[in-house]
Amino acid sequence: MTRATGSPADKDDCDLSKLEAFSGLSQPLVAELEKICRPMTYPAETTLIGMGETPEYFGYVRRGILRMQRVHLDGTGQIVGLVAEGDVFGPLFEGISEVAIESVTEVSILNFRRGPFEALMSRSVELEQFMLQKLMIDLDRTRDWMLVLLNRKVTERLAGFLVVLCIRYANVDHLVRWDDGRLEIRVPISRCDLASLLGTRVESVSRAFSALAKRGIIHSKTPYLVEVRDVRKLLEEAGGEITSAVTGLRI
Amino acid sequence: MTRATGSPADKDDCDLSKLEAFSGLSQPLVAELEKICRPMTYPAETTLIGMGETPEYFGYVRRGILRMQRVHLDGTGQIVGLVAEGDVFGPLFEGISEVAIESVTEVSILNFRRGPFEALMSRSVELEQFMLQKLMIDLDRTRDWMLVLLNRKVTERLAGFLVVLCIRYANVDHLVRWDDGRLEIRVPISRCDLASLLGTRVESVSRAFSALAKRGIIHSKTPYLVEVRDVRKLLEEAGGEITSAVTGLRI
DNA sequence: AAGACGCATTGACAGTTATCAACTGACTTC
DNA sequence: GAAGTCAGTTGATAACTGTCAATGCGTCTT
Repeated sequence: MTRATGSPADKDDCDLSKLEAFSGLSQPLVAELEKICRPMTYPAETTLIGMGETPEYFGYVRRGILRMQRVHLDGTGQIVGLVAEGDVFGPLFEGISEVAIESVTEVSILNFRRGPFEALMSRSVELEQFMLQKLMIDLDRTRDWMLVLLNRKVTERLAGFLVVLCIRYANVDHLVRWDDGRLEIRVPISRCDLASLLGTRVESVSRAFSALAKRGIIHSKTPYLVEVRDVRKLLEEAGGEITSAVTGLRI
Repeated sequence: MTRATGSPADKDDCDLSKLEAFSGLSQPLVAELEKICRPMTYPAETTLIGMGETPEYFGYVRRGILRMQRVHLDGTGQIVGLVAEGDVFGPLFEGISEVAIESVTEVSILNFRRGPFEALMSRSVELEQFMLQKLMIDLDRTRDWMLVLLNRKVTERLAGFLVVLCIRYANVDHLVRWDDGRLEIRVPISRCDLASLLGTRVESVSRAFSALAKRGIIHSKTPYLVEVRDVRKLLEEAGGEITSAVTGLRI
């Protein structure tokens, strides 16, 4: 894990109007936001924001996968969530970050400098309401994820993870793809990270994949590419209680 | 479980200035809030807000304990959090509630009617920022609670619950009390509810209490009154990773 | 006072997961 | 190309949890 050494993305300008997360905002506000945002890229396995830090920006993910992680004193870490395309990350206001934000893959983000962003927020009721809405969605999603974690069996939590992935990133083509009636999911993280996210061990995750495959629910083409063969059974296994149909932030 | 049949609290007026949750707000705003709030009381085991409902108010708890619960189709429920003295509950804006809010004990709340409250929020940047802050704290706390749930052993999750209780309600005397060097915790819910909250079964919760007692960490005076005899070991057992020192909302 | 009831606890056993170990396959390095 | 490395998988056993059953202990009812 290397420290944050991002580089400004080439001429890739900030065209917020095309991004779904910012649709619904008025034209003038979008223009203001575009002024204070900088596109950046980071290599895989990089710490963008350390735990306990007060980052100088607020991020929006254009491409790639990041993980939120609680890092312990002994160096071990506990993953508490993923951040993917279309999600935002970083604390609002000048709060310290309760979690580390680390890139899993190479990532391309939009970087909103904290000072100007907060100044804009205090001027613009629209932006403030926008952030309030985002936070509420985030809270609902975190509660949804809690429901997944409350499942006792690892196969159930894994099924829940796959379902959440489908719901959250249904529109992100390279993560979830409907191919002539078949559903393909790209698992964006390693088995090791997945074990941490699900509160179990690598071996159990592996066995859970095998168990779901044996029951004809999924088929692992590669460890990172899963085909769902029985969506109904997958939903049943997940507990069928993932209801927040909202779209846009974190798992 | 009976349906919401609250009754207006007698002459108990709304003196917000005394309540910690509203300290930090300007005098005029407090005055405005006092105008639109109504004190109410509900008996134990009552549904204040059903799942999927759009409640007509936003609540602040003055006294008593409530639970947030995801109710399934088959009638079973999954508790996702507690709401206690000083906490607020209910969705902002006219959103449907993703969880049911049910009283555990008799409760006394302040009821802010949604219409006037939202009107006030759109007029007052101060109130909007206040709510934003509350939401962020809530989100951090939910992530903290997730960390507790990610513990594999029930004794660890139970220890985490007790620690969270101490941190969150350190100032609520009848829940957490330091008596001449001894720490006493009032467990505010039944073993059955606690099992649901911790994602396990009643019997396992019972065994976890016994196990912690056997190791000299706690001593159950009654099922609802626990004395902590070794705070350090309790913190270790909890994973020692509950860091959000913020105060005021939900577990 | 006796019985009924709800809640908490404990015991016995089956089911699930953690742990340690071995093995496979893809990729790197020399 | 052979050896080494790493992520993923599978196997065997110990540790833990779920389930069913029985018991203790209060409160409420009659």
